[in-house]
Amino acid sequence: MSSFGPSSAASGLQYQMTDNQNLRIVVGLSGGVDSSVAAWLLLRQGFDVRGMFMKNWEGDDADDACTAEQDFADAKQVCAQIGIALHAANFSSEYWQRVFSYFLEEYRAGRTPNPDVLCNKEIKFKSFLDHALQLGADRIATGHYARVQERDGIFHLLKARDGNKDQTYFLYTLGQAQLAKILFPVGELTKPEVREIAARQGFVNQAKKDSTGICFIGERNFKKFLGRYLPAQPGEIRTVDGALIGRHDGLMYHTLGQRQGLGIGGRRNGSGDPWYVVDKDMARNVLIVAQGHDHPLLFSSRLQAGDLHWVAGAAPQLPASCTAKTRYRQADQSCVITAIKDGICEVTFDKPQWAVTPGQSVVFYRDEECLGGGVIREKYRLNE
RNA sequence: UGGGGUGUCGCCAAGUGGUAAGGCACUGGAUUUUGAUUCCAGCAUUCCCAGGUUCGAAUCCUGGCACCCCAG
Repeated sequence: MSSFGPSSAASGLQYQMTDNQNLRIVVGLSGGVDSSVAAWLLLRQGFDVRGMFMKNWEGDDADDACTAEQDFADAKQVCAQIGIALHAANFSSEYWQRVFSYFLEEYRAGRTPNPDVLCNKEIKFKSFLDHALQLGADRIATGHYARVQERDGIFHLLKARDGNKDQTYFLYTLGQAQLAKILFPVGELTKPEVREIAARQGFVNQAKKDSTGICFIGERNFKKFLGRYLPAQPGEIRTVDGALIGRHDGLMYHTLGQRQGLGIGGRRNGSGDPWYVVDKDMARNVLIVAQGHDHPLLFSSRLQAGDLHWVAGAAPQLPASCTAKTRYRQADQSCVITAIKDGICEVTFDKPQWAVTPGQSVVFYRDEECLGGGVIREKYRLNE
């Protein structure tokens, strides 16, 4: 980590600095440590750095407005400290139109969307990118844990150095045009290193907890939050065998593989294992559950995905052996992309996957490289 | 109102004289830029009620009450 300390200013850096000072980088600052350190790193490399704070959600409760203000204050303080200008932008209407409305429609349709994948595609790396370029930026940067590498004229999206924080899962929709304009300064560092830099620099947010929850919206009581935007339709909870076992407040409040919130207690002659959602019968508004984390109906070895995106710009040659994640932070799973037709691909896994969920993204990798991905539309039961 | 059975945390359920297991659910926390999963912690001074026996009872006795099953 000494390589990031002030003492490491070697001759090579001097050269680089004169080279970089003509490049204007606009850094998306969230008020958190990652983006703050990203800005600092770029500054140290001699770039012409500007900060940009985005507000993309018009708070719908008091706590919310409060954390947004705190984040803005933190971003301002860091900027003042390292000596860069901070601009602000508001993409709330774009966020609502291109991310949130989709989010609601998916839930209404019984699927489980990943708003942050879309947020990156539509807001951070479209609205924000375009806006920054208009302001004269040559590149934008964010605090994402990911790496971009140019080889033979092609930009490759690589996993972060810190495998524990890698966020390429959320970035698979980026293409060549975007990657050519993006810098991920913290992608080469581990989270502890980032915190150490922040601490050494005395940033206010050095110990700030990592943010979670939907991007720009934050951590919420999910049921309450969703219920505010979509009408709930109470119905029955039935076992795979059809036995009525409880009631739900709305199918949209549950996702495949979910355990919490079912309210199913012990049953006479039951195994005592917890119950999990294995299916949603949208037509009858019935939630189907099965007992035991490893119930066979929770596994799939095949799925179908649409809305495909390939980072390189073109699909790989089929059949493509690679690995994939069916959800964020899952270990890479060996699979084969067997077919692509009409923008829909078929994926077969070597080993059955747990709770593959329509609406979530399947993201493909080859070693450290993120190839692209798509949105799961169909999952098949074992032997199906 | 004949016979049999059962009443222990919201649910399932151990415990048959020695001072209330466990699981599920639920709540809180950790993990986490979606939703989940996972992990950790908490969760009956009390065993349907009232008496009694005993140094000591959820466990024994008596009397109630409730529910279930069979027979009516």
